[in-house]
Amino acid sequence: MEAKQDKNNEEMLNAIINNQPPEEVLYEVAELFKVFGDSTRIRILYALFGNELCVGDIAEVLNMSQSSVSHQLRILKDAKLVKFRREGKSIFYALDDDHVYHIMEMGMEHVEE
Amino acid sequence: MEAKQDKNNEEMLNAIINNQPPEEVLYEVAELFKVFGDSTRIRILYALFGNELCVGDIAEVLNMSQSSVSHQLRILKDAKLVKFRREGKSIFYALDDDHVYHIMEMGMEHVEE
DNA sequence: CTAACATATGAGTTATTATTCATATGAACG
DNA sequence: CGTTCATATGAATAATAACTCATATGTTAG
Repeated sequence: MEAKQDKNNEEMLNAIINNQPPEEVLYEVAELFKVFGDSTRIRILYALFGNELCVGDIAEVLNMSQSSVSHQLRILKDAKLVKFRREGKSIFYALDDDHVYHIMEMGMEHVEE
Repeated sequence: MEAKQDKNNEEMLNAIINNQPPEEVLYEVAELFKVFGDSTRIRILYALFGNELCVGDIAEVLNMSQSSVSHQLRILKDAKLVKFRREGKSIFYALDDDHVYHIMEMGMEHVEE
């Protein structure tokens, strides 16, 4: 009885293991959320929610140093969560696409319960 | 001209600052995503996607130690991403609600592009 | 009650990462 | 061109957080 039970459980576990998304995809998903998982970056993203802002303005909105904002923008840029364009001396940042908005909204919803 | 421009920009920045969600909400959103932003926890969540598993089984699926799985389950539990019930000596974990599914699906979608 | 099993937890170590400071790059304008 | 303004970046430090190991808690079976 026990043995049979164990065998079934073993089979079930194997089924689950085989149905998992590939290791590397899971890793990428974690990396994606990791980018959202920092309060400075979240503040930047919400500052850009519907707005296009240059680095200095973002720093002013967040009341943080230009340098740390710039460092975090690079991470957001690498993750393709923000896009940017140059206009003279300034560089304007904006949220990259609808996915970013959706993920932010979903996070907000989960928190506001 | 410059001065007027600056004034408008200042007003715009103030408008943005005032429209930001409260500091503490942003902090919580970041904390939420931080929980999703670790590959061990993401692997646990996907193992639980549609399944109810006990700790030992999760450890087997992930091929990790019982201890580290348990530590991460505590974090998932604190964040209300998983729920659990006891059955005899075992404790079975499952995803807590639809939000969790949605957030995971959204992350997956963003990655698979 | 005690042995055996499943899970949880605390302390310690190591790895990761955000911020600061100093400086580099790059564009505009006289 | 060279100066100024806006942004980016490298190195160093400081703060977080994951994993391991040992052990504690809690449940069931005998």
